[in-house]
Amino acid sequence: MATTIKDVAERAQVSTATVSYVLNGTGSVAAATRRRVLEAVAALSYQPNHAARSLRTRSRTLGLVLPPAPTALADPALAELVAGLSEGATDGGYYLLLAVQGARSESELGAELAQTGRIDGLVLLDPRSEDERALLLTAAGVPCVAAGAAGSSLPCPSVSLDLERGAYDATRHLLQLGHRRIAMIALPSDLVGSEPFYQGFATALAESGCAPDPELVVEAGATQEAGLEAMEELLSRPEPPSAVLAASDILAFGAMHALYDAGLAVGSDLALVGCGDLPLAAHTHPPLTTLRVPRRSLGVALAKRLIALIERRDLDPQPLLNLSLMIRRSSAALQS
Amino acid sequence: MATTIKDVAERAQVSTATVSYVLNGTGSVAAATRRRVLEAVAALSYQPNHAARSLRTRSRTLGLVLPPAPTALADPALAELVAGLSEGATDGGYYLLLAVQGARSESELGAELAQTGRIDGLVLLDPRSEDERALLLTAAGVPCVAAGAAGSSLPCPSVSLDLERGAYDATRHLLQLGHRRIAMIALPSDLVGSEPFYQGFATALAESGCAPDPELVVEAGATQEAGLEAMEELLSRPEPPSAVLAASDILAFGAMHALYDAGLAVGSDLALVGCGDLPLAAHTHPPLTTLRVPRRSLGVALAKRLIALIERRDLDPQPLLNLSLMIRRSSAALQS
DNA sequence: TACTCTCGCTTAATCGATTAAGTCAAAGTA
DNA sequence: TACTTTGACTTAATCGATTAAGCGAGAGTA
Repeated sequence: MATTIKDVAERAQVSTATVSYVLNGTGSVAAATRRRVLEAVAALSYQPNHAARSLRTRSRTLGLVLPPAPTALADPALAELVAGLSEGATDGGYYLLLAVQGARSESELGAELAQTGRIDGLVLLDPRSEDERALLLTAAGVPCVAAGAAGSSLPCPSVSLDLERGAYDATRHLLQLGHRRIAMIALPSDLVGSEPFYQGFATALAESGCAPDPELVVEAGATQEAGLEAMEELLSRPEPPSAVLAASDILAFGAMHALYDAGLAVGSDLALVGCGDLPLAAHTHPPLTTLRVPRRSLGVALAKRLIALIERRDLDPQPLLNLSLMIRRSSAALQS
Repeated sequence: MATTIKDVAERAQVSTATVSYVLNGTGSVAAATRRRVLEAVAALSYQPNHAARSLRTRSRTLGLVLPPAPTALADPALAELVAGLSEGATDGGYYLLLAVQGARSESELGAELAQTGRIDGLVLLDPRSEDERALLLTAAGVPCVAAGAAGSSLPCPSVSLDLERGAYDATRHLLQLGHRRIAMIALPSDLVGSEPFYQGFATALAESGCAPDPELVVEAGATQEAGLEAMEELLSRPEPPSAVLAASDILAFGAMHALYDAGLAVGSDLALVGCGDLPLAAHTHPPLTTLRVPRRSLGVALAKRLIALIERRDLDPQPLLNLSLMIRRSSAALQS
């Protein structure tokens, strides 16, 4: 029923080997023969069987393990990254297999997928420093890549966001607006992005002569709720900040709620900057100034890097993607 | 490197055939032998190679083609459906391959995936009556299923939502609140759900003695913008409605904007009911009364049905899933 | 002329599973 | 006793590709 390489070979009057050579661009084939083969392929609209091919070579499939929560995929940030991954995979002749995590851990699931030859490599989300999954999988010989951050310690190759530079830019922006007491709401410190982000923040402050006040740096969780609590904590300080840099938009949204509850106007009473540029960020009241993350490009780059790793091609130097500051109304000049 | 069935066979002192019989529960194997084999499997933590297995049998993979827009996955409705699909697939021993549509059409991509043996079947989103994709794929021998609606004409098996009953319930709800001039904003009429939805609406009206006024039924697109325009059109009628049933939450959100623009209060001035119960529906102002769609269950059911189709198992009668009316503040009693 | 390359192709082994067909001993039947 | 049946295996073909090894013919070299 399905046409095989044999059918093509017969029609083109050659052996299956020759067909394979033509299709893969390997071996040496005379121009006339090549043409005959390609004609036969077209005439029969032949497509190589995936299983047979991957039995001998690779499965040409990248894996992504998603968190089990049904809402996980609904996260627009993740959706955009997945779109990018898919684009990058397709460009490289690969497909993307989504495995939603069930009972087993991500590393187990990933290792199984790799060992059964379903996937050739895995993309890791939300990497942590000394990431356990990356360690386990790399040890098991499973190629994997993660979205990293420049200057972070990740046990596997990565595509990095220049979070340090981003945080630096955002902080400079606040400084230029006249703010001096600038606080930061940080993500959990074991996420790879946390340290560089703080570094950028601290560097910008140091350059302008104000050392970061430890009182004004709060480590929060990753949820909106956590952002709210962190903001409340900052407001309860003897000398509260006039500006706040949040390490994620979600945290910033939470902070906005806290400010609203406290009767403070975001923008005029307190400047707020987030990170991520989620679609919602442009539609809050007031719209949130934030660092745009090139999520689609990140996905594409991750896919390409993983493919290079799988095919043992020379890896180009670790790419570094820039964030760009989207200035909106949540950050205004210091009212004195 | 990877352990194969041969390694297991050697360790258990049997042939590879016996190992295969044990693992697949086929053939007849003595209890003692079976135990030896299972011990060997466990000791070597053997996992059958996917490619080899699917070369002889099936690929145990379901396909889903996603629209190319990066935002598509971010749709919470889709995300929840995908979560359900994945759950259903996993339960049946299958995986889910997500293909993001690029240059080629969905049917082409799906047919290619099926012909190359990457997937065994395909799930179709947003089916239309006489769906072209379903026709093409079914003709090509590719099993597929779609989310259907009771009483609709789909050229492939489906799992149905009882939209007729849902629309009936929603309309009854509005009638009980005292409304008589009830309008409907419909989705494009070629979507399979459109006809049954209208039927339910019309039946409820007919039962209470008021025939549906053609002036008050507007076919819109699927976007929020379309909902807005449809609502404006309804408001411009000589005798505008006192209540509106929108065939989707998105349309209802658009309608809310139109009402806001017209200075009308949703709930008190005009009752509005949506369909879908998107996460946002509970957080609009006022919260939207809407029909909840069991999206996760729908996904699970779709996956199970597709697997049954693939494995040529007896298909249970076409399942029918119920919607439930979530009554919120957007639908209030008629002010006279 | 005789020898070695290279080119262009074919033959056949191989990947790791599934499964039809065959074997052989023990049990059942006439 | 002789013959069939059944149970518990093994042997080997098979799925559809890739690819190492081989082979003949013509070109190049000594």
